[in-house]
Amino acid sequence: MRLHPAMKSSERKVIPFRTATMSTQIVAQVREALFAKELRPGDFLGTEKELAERFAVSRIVARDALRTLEAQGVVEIKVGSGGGARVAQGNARLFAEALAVQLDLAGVSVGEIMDAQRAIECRAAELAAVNSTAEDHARLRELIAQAERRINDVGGFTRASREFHLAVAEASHNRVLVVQLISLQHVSWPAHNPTLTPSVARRVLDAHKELASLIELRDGAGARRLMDEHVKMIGARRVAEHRDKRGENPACC
Amino acid sequence: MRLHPAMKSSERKVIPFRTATMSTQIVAQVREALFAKELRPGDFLGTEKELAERFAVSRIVARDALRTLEAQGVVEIKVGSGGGARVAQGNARLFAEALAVQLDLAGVSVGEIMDAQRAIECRAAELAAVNSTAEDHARLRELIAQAERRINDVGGFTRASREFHLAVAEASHNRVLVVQLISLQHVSWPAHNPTLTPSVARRVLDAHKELASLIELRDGAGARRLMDEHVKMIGARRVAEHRDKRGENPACC
DNA sequence: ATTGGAATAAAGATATCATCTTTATGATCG
DNA sequence: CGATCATAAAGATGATATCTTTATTCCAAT
Repeated sequence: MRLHPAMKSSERKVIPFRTATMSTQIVAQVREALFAKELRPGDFLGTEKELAERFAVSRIVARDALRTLEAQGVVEIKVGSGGGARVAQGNARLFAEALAVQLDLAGVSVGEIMDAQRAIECRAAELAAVNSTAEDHARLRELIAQAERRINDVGGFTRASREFHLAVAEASHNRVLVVQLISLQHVSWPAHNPTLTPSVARRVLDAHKELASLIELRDGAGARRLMDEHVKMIGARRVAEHRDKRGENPACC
Repeated sequence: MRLHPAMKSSERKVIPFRTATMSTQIVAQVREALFAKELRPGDFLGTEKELAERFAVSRIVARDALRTLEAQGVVEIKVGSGGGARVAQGNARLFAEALAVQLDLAGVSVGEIMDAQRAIECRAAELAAVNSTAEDHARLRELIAQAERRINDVGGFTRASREFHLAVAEASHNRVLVVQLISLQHVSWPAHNPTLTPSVARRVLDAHKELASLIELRDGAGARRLMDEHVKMIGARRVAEHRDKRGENPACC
């Protein structure tokens, strides 16, 4: 297997003094090679043993570095013949989980999350009206139909709605917005939806239908306005739910 | 013999990440405990040895789990007597780096990043006009003064400007917007700023001053509008710079 | 085309030494 | 007597070496 030039030991920069652990240094070198475009998705980094030899460290150190790089979504590791570490394709799910943890640790409120989500989804709707393709429109319509079929199935309807919102973001063809929305949904979107009555579901569905129409008509300002109202409404319900939950259980918070 | 559909590899549920290893199970358990509020920032998780015993695994496995949790910013690890792993406070920097890597791997364009940044900063400006305190106003003014003093020092002016934008987000008192802006700045904000002439710097400074005034006057709509124009202008310059850079070096991309 | 086995590589375990930090002890000095 | 600084001990990660187990891929034989 051909090794990427950036990983050749002859080109490695040796840091003479010990500023950090050895695994940290390896992680930093790989990340820098990434940003410098010396490494690209799919490139082969080596096996644990090879990396250990190349950096003149034990296998455990190489392993530590790989665990960190893996957690950061930089590399993917396969076992078995022909396995080893390769530079990963971008992976939004890992990142979404990282944000979810960070927001949880920081103890942000539901209101803060919904506010940010509003900003992102409004911009996504606006851009979707400009950038969406016929396939995007078909996907939106399909998800609306799916939600309509599941209008009496709370869980199914919720999932379809969530996917609709994500599909709008994807229709914007802005991957940053998509990634950010995924991570916020990961935190904000409830698994159960206690206040979702059929009449509320109908209102949500109507909003989605109108939104899809505005996007198809290339009405960016209109799509933005409608999405703003829609997310504001969702956020108000979400905040109210949270208040109720806290009211039920005064020991909490 | 015909294979049962569920056994066909193409239809088998493919989990892109290794969920089977013991270290990933430990990671999952810790994260769940976090979300369930069984663990809070500052809580002591244990030493490598203790964790190994508690989960009935070797120290290597516990170590793997800790490397992953550390990379995700979930825990902080200290060496020495009284050391070990503790649940971290939120660490936006780690997270910002994770996003930077993801966006780099996904190969998102400068335009996409600036578009998302615009959405976030506009909302931040709007909220800052509503939620900011006197201390926030003082901080904004201080950063403006700092930038003014460094108007002929490209690096210093750039840093002060970047901090001003961050301070606006902080004045919104929405931590989600702050975290998202930090991560985008990490990707989008150039270390060198080749096209920053004194006249451009002056224009930037004027915009910042006016923005601070609008925030102090609690004019949310005005702050939003101004920020929108301002970030659009910055984005246009950023995109142009990127185009130039690619033009200089046709081998790239 | 299927199957079976060899090769490969990560996953995991155990033992050991090195290094870093905190803490407690103790000696010295005012 | 009391305060301060030096030092040693303890506890924890950092790092190395060597081993067994398990999962995956590759390839050859049928």
